[in-house]
Amino acid sequence: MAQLSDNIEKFIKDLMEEGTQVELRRNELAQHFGCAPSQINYVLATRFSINHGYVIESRRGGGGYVRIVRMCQRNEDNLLSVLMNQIGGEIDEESAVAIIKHLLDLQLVTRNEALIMRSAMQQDALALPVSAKNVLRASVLKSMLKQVFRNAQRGDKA
Amino acid sequence: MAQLSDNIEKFIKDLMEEGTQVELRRNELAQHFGCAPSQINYVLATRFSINHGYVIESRRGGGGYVRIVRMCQRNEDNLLSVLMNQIGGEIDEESAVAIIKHLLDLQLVTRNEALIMRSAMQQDALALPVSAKNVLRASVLKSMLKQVFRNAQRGDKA
DNA sequence: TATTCTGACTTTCTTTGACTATTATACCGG
DNA sequence: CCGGTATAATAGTCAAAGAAAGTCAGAATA
Repeated sequence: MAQLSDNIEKFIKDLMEEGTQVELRRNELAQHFGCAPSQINYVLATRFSINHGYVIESRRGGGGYVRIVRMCQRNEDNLLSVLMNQIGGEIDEESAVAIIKHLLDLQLVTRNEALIMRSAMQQDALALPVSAKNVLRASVLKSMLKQVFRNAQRGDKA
Repeated sequence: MAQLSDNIEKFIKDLMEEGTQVELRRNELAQHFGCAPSQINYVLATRFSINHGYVIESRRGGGGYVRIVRMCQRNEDNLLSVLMNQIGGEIDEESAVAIIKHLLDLQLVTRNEALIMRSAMQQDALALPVSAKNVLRASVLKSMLKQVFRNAQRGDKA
């Protein structure tokens, strides 16, 4: 249950706390969790990706480090167009969910709205090639985003 | 003749108790009952389907799980399964919008939520035959409905 | 005969280890 | 003292093994 990767993710997020970034030694962390160092890379890749809103900077060699930076929230003004660009013609489910979570963080949508949007992103039942699903998902997400930003402009509170 | 499936069903329902959901390991449960793991899937499919008012979420791989969530009936006895049947494999935009409006009338969704759902139903940009769009729409709508009827209280943590 | 149950096969997610790449530092010849 | 080179100390990559859960056709059973 409490998976190694999940624990490492939590550990890092705890380290971040209120700050916007954290720096660590990959090998030390691996040792702390008694795992292979590359496990750390796995966690970073699957939980701290760009789509999750993080950037990883690192350096090898003596005194090397891994720095995890939480991206600052983008200006809401052009957020819609930024997101539209980011989505493009297709998007995978994970990235879509990350975008929705971002909206939630920015309080542009309520928790329930985010959940509904997220559910619209899971098309697992559809018997289609993944690439086609990504195209469909992009279309649906963009449509919903336009709606959300219409609401946001009005400043509606449901 | 207390059938194995019946026992498993009862076991799961006991686990749920008053709660709205329960999480378990498929293999552990199978072992507990000394049966094939796929037996669990059979029980889930035949006793915990959407029409029974449940949704199943799961994850594979290390640390995998199966989560069984009981839906909210909200006095509208079996509205969800009625709607699911009504939607079937495809649905046109007009009917979808009608269903969403119905949910709004019943105050099962807020106005904003309804707007978002409706926007997810308009796939005009998509260069696809109408029939294909209807299939896609059905899939997205059903997915959102499941979310709406989930028992999670408003403002709940996932 | 319809329902239940199983097993082989598939898919997804995690973890590891061997190999590679980069950087800092120590060491050397000039 | 300077510049280059070897060495050590890091981190990165990738493929393969491991650890779950899913699917489905067919056997077993009520």
